[in-house]
Amino acid sequence: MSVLDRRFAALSDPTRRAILERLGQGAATVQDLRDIAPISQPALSHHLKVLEAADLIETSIVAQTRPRRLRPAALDEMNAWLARLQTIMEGNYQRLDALLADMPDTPDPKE
Amino acid sequence: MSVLDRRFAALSDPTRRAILERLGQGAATVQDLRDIAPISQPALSHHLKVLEAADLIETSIVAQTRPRRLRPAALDEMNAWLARLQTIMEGNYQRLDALLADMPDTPDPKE
DNA sequence: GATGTATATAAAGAATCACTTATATAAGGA
DNA sequence: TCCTTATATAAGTGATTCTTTATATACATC
Repeated sequence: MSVLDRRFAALSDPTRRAILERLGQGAATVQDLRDIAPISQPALSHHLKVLEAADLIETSIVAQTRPRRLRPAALDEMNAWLARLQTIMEGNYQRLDALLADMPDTPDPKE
Repeated sequence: MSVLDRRFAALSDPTRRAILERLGQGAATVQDLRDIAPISQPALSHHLKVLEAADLIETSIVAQTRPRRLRPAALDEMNAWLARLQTIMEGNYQRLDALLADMPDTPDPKE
């Protein structure tokens, strides 16, 4: 599973997205994040592990706490992927519509 | 599971991303997509179903074929969410309240 | 109508996921 | 040292995902 796979998968969970938004306001410990969703502490720790495996957050150690913070650079790769797809798409969409309308057989604009 | 959940989940699979990239070049049928990955036809149809459930593609009917094409608006919405997250990550969360009004799709514990 | 083509659906199994409770580790303070 | 706090890990479970093969449906052509 690639990092890109893990990032998209990590973002597909609303609790994890909520965690990221909370971290946008500053580093937070597991205790700080307790009320973000009605789940147990181990479940929360698991979500943090998933986010870290996706390189979306990083962990520091302060006494017995483990403050997490965002890794802003992490989104660049995803943005790049979406932006590329969108660029390709915008150049083709209107044309595709017309093309599809009277296409009797195999598409494949090619040109 | 929200549409946003389904979109991120759909994008977490490399086969499905490859399908989207192929569709970026034009509408394509299941047959056209056969060689995108070494999987069976039903598996391919399943991936298309996932992409459609995520509102990332749409299907038309031409004889017994089902040409699929991208739904550009879906990508706009994804980009908007990522842009918001990136804004948060970069510490510029003055705009957060306004942006939240536009995209109320994050906190949704469970399911 | 019979046949071939395109696609969907069903059924089944392995792998992964998202939880839970219980317990372990690690640090701080009395 | 003993107790508390913070977090991680283990073990178990039910739900979901991804795949396969087999079959069904829809259409076109002959």
